[in-house]
Amino acid sequence: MSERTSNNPRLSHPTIRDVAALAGTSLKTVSRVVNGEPGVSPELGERVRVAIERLDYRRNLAASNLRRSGGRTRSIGLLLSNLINPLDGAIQRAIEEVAVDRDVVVIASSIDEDADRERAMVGIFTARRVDGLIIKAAGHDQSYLSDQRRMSMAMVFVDRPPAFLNADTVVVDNEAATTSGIAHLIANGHRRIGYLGALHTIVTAEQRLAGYRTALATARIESDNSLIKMDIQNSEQAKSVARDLLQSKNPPTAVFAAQNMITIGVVRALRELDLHRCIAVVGFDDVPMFDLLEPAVTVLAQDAWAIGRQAATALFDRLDGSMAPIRTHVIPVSFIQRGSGEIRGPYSG
Amino acid sequence: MSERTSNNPRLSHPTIRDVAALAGTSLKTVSRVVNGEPGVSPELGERVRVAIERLDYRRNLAASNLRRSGGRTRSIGLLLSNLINPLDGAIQRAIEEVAVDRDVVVIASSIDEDADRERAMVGIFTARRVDGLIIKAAGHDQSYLSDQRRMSMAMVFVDRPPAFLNADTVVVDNEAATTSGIAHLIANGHRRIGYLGALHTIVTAEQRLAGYRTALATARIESDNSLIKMDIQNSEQAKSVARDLLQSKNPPTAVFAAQNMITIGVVRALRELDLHRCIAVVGFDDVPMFDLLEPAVTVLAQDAWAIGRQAATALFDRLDGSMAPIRTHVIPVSFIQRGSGEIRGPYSG
DNA sequence: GTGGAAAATGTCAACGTTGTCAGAGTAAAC
DNA sequence: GTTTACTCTGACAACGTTGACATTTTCCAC
Repeated sequence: MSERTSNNPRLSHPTIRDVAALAGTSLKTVSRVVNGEPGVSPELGERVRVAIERLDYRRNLAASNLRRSGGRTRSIGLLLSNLINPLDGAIQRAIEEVAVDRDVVVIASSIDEDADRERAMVGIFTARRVDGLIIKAAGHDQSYLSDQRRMSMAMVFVDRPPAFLNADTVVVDNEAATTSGIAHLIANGHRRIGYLGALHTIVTAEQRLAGYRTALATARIESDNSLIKMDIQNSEQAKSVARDLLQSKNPPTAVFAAQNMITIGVVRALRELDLHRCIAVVGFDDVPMFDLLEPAVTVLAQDAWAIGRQAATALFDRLDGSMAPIRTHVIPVSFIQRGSGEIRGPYSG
Repeated sequence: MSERTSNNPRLSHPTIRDVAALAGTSLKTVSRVVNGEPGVSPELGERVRVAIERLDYRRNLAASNLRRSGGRTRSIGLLLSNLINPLDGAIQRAIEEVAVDRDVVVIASSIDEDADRERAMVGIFTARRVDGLIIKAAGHDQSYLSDQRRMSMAMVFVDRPPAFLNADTVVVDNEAATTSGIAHLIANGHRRIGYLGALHTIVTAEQRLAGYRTALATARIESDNSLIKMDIQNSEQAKSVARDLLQSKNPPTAVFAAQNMITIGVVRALRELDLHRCIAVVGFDDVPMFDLLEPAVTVLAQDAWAIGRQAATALFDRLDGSMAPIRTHVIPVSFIQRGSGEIRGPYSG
């Protein structure tokens, strides 16, 4: 019975062989028709097309790619942190958009900030012979990828540059952007500025912290480590850390939230303490409704769409054989002042 | 040269053949080691493992699946509307989570509400022989899928039931949920309740509208078609439609927004008209920050995580051979009262 | 009608893997 | 020493497709 089912083109997928039999011709001719190759007479071509239609034949891409020269699978792997974050969602969507135009599918997986999962997924994608990889890396060492690259797998890093590996990267200037955000708070009369950051092992978290320090140094404000809270993983944690900070003996008059989920937590804490109109807030990353809050949240907005498009474009350029030097694309960050960042501090003129 | 590169295991992926040569054994033995099959002596097994390590060999899953009985690819296709919508993002994330545990990859694509793209992507996924499909259908006729199903492709529909095809489905009770939301507004003294809905061709949009009508009928309120605005595609459009409605001669005292993007648009319009404390709002679908608005937005919240998990679980059950009758899973909707829906209307006691 | 080129069609091997089955080696039982 | 019953190992075909090349057919010029 197993024999029967698997040979019955009505129950399993019909093959080129079934089509050939029905059209009364050979495998190769069907293959030619399927691939639009020339050299098939109109009438035979038509007969084959009818057979394809009748059997609802679809060529098996896996088999096709196996044989085809180059061995491309027309698929790319995408590793982001977490699709629930709208930033990642938008990046994926942008990438899909570029990929679909090229008839390439996207195999995606969220890896949170888990380096082991990053490696595991890269292994899985490699086994599937994806043509390329777009990675928001979680680990601190991507040298393990040099093998895959040698084996002609293209790769582009987003959000964070790879470590111990030289590869195309799409990032924003986290340090400069943060510096400008902090400088803005300082200009509005703040000296004690709290900093709530993500996992310190993430490069961007460090870069943003560096930007914070740079801005303080430039303004000759001594940095107070009690105002700096790192390793925040989600908005709940951000909220409780913010609460503690705001209720401490010597609280800040402004807070910089280094990531969108952290910003949400900070806003929640401020609300609960009824400080949202007193304490200034600038956040990194925009979220669709920050403009509706009271006060609306001032942010440094990354252009997720542009990041995704750029990453996909860079990857496909490599797949098209570009030998241009490895490059880091920097996508501009826009500073959107909406109110929360413009709350005046004690040192304002 | 092309010859050279493609044969050089250092430049293209090494094959089982390269491993066998290096370990001084046969293809089949390597295959056995790779698949953990018994019947290989410890020492030879070790030799093979060393060779695998040295060459960084990864078996080619496409080739493996081609030969393996059953022909499963351990991949599923996922078609959602738009990943930028956090609801879809969460559904995908939940599905990925179930899939990764089973060593199955997810090939995803957003199709917006485009029926042609739905079909095109199904075709593409079919060519790749995905084992199953999870679809938030855009079109109004899924009968074209009966062929794939006959060919043993599992499928589960989310958010909306398929038309002209009987298949497992995961939905919420849109009509009942909406009825309860509208009833809540009526209980708070509203009679003129505006309804802003999505594309009327989407089944859920119709169901929610039906729920609205049911609630009005139950309360013996005559429905006024000038209060019903359908076919809203995004939050900008929702905003302008809401503006027009609220500024019309005989405006509503409460608004029901039938989808999260619409709710955002409605809230924006209310803000601009400074009516947000006067006009009640209930929205369908939650968004992470609705609780922070003033007033916080009362919503009917779908549990995207549960929807995704249920869909994936149902799909894998089928792939595991379940012959249980086709079933529609209904995921509960929670009604979250936060303030905007509790604004009193003119007929409140 | 023949030669010869061009067009149409087909045969076969190969892509990288695994299922089938047969062969070689080894140890225990007679 | 032979048989029996293993355990290991490998040769070969097959999965569905396409590239290389061979063969057949067609058509036109002579």
